[in-house]
Amino acid sequence: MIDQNIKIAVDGIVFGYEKGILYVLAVQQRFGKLTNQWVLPGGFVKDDEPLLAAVERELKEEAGITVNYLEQLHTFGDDIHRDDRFRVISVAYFALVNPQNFVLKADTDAKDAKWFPVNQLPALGYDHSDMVKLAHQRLKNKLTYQPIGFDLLGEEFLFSDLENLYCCILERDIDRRNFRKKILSFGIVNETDKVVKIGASGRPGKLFTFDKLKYNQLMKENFQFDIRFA
Amino acid sequence: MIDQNIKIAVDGIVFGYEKGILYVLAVQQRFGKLTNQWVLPGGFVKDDEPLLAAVERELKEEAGITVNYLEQLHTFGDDIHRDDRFRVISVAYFALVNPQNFVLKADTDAKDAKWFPVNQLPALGYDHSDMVKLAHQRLKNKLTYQPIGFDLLGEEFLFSDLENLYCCILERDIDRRNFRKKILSFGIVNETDKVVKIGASGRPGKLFTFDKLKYNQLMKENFQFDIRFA
DNA sequence: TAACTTTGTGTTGTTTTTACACAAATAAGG
DNA sequence: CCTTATTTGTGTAAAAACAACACAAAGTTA
Repeated sequence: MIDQNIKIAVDGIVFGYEKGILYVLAVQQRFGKLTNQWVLPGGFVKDDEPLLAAVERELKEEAGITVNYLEQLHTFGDDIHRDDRFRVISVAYFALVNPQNFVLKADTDAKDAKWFPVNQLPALGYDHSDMVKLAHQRLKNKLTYQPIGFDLLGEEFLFSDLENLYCCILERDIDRRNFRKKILSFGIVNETDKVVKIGASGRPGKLFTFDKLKYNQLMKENFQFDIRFA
Repeated sequence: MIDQNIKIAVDGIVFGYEKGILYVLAVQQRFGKLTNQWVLPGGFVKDDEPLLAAVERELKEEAGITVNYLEQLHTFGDDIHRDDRFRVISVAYFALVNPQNFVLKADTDAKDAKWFPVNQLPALGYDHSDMVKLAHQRLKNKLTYQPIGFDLLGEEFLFSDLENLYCCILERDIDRRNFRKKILSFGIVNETDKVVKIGASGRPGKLFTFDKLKYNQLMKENFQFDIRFA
């Protein structure tokens, strides 16, 4: 058996979006040296546990959530002192969720769990702020070439919701007409016959849904989702 | 201290390109259960060694090479029996090299080191064939939005070399005129005044070099490299 | 009922992409 | 030496995609 003393952990960077603001989920540590410090949800991998299962478990245990989208982001293991107790390598996962689907519920190692606007995030413990930075970048990039924005919205949404989400995350203006034209041209959103008024005033809008089946089908036929605007 | 019995390794998927063929580097194991089996170069991470340093060391030790481009690819840790001796999680790295720069030199744990055409690769040990598949996909994708093709060529190259590299890796035809026009429009390759004839016959061509400095500069100014052709 | 807010929709000019062919430089063979 | 084969080097025109832009419809509030 190899003599090696490195521990392996997972951490999750979970993004949520609501009313024009992008949030990241953080938890407050209950135990240890960093008690009360805000960090990302995460923890050590069990001996017989796949990595993916480990993140899912930690997100459930520490914050009570199940995500819509989950993918591996990066493994942090170049700074051998990133955890000053002993050497820990962490596999960071990137996740998306619609915050309206859950009431945060801190548990186990977490004293509290909370959404922070990504632009007003306190300094996190360990190298977790770096993780958030990287994940944020990934989100921005991926939004343009994969329809992951829908995983941040509810089942049904107004076209303006989608548009605002893009504006907000990509931090730039988008031409409403061109945006709608392009999204509709892909044929991956369906118009429902529900009409709804959300804000205080203004003309009510139709609700739309994302057609995941259609998208998967198109993907097999060499379709390329792509949103890039001036 | 946490009770955890997982070992951590790194593996490298190294691509080389020469005369219209894309190669992957594999080594033949000298010891252990998989003796004589071909696998990717790699090995266990030392307790005080950054991940990146570990791959670089293994590539040097097992095959005698230093790569032009190296980035983290994916961490394989969902199949808890991917190594049947005990649980091993492996961080896979994606690397590019110009094979003409090196004579392969097996050493340490490797009995032999060899370039295999990516389309004629034998079944590799562990889950290394999956790693190659994923890396190959990454190469194809990345080629279109990052100028990493140059890391597979020598310092100086003919335009036709670059073009053939793209054709070969992306597995499709490219219009010579449009390709040249587009690459030149980026302003990241310089024409040298050297003229050279390589094959048996035909008009000699000018040699070009990749201007990395210019590229880095452009990147700061929001430049987007992008090659996508019909 | 006037003022305000939000949704919904088409056209035109500009830019980018695609498709495509022939002359120049060299090597090989008769 | 002359013809044939091979590879490099170059421009234009048609088609497609993108960018810019404004006003009417449906509702709310004062």
